[in-house]
Amino acid sequence: MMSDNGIDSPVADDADSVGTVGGNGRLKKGPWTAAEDVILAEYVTKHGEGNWNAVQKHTSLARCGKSCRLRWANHLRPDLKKGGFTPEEEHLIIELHAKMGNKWARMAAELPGRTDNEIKNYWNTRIKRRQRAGLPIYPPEICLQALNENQQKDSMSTFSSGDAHFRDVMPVNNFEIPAVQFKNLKWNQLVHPPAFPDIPASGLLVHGFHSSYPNKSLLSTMHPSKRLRGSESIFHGSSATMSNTIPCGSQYQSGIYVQNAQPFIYSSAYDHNLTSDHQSCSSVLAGSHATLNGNPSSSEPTWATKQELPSLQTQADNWCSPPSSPLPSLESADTLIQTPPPSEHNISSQLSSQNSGLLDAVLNESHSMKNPRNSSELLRSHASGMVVNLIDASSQFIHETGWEPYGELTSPLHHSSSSMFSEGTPISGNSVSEPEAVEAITGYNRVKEEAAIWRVPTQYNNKGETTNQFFSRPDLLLASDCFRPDEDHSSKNRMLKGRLLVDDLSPCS
DNA sequence: AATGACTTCAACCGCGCAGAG
DNA sequence: GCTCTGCGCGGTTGAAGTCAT
Repeated sequence: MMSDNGIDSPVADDADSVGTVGGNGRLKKGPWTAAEDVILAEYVTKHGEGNWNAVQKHTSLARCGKSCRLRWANHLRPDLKKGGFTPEEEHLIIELHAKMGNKWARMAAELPGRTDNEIKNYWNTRIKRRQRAGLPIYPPEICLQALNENQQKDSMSTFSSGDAHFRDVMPVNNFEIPAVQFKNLKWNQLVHPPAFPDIPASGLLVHGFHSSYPNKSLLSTMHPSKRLRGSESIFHGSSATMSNTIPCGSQYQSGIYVQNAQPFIYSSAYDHNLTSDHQSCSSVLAGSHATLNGNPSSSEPTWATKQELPSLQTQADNWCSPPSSPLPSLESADTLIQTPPPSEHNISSQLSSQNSGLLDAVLNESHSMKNPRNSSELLRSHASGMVVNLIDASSQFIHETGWEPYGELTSPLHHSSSSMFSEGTPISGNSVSEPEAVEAITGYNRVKEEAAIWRVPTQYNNKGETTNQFFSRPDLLLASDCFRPDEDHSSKNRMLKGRLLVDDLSPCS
């Protein structure tokens, strides 16, 4: 097997070496020079793609075949699209990732002119940022789509271990339907969500995705020589690690449920008069970050939201923006990642709640955070029942709370929030007209926090105590756990410069 | 202005698959 | 069936750029 290993040429080899080493000479590593690009481009133009190892043999290029292929594919190909991702592309990436997980090449096949590397970098950047911010990955549209679809297809679903089978038996012709299938979403994933970005969305959202295998579309766009990997290419899931399972909807629902609330988690912390125990927050959200990431971000403030756009992103219209999406960002989808397992009692309560039920569910989950001992048992007993309730409840909740469409984010920092990745800043219609609420959130860990428009919950007093309504908002509840005003965390609070806008919300009941 | 932390992204690396011999 | 070769994929790394202090 040809290998680059051992062909070690220090990156220190300067550009002068380019063109001086051909044939069996040492191979250069590191950044490509313009001269190398020319050589490679000429070669490919003349001989076509493929047989990359021959490049080094037949030209003066001191690069291995792999390097040549990569350079060509990622930078020199004439059909490459330069510049930031368009909102449409962003949207598509989200959809595709929800379906495919980290199948960058396949995703790239769906995005003409974009490379897998580009998409991967983009996604990872986004994930990292969102992790830091404690925000969900997937926007509501995708989740909703998935939910709706899944509800329609529930008859085909299996709640526990049927992933593989399900995947196998499903037709493969619905790739055109940009929806996520939550069929086999595991409850455990909700409780102990897989780490990002390691886990594919497939694990996070759509384990049951099986049918997204791009037939025509993929094959037509993918390089003929590209091969698709085995079953994992369709969906590598995490079902194997799951024991207690609950169907999909729950995660999403939780996401929905908290979605609007999610910002409040952070924003509560944010009240100017409040100080917050950020560490506490992290631990409260637990399972969340620590378990979730296993990366340094776990130590970062989960309330820290930012709206910074990826460097190359355009700031065109947010694809999440109205009217296409009446929902606040379901960035909060992963809010549930921060949701601990519900206790039995609580689940019972939530199931019987006159409210959305979902709200109470999360609320109770929050309450039970400190008393999780019956969680798993409870889950087993109520899992299936919850599904329907959660789904229905969330729909109702969404309806009742009357989500207002995102408005353009009038950030002083000048981020229009047009990007779909306006990181987790659900903007109520009202908030748009409240520029004072928009302050740059800066400082903590130097993480840029931009354009947060939040409001202070009316039921939240300066002591961090909460009223009933506050506790009816699990998000706020979490916040209350996280942020204790009686503690001085001014230094950490520096980053919290936004405002919590809770009063926009209708009561949950 | 200097410094350090953080972000981005091009490039590298290891692995695995498929085809050829 | 085995080995070798070529290639693609996904994860990781590190240099360069950016930003905050």
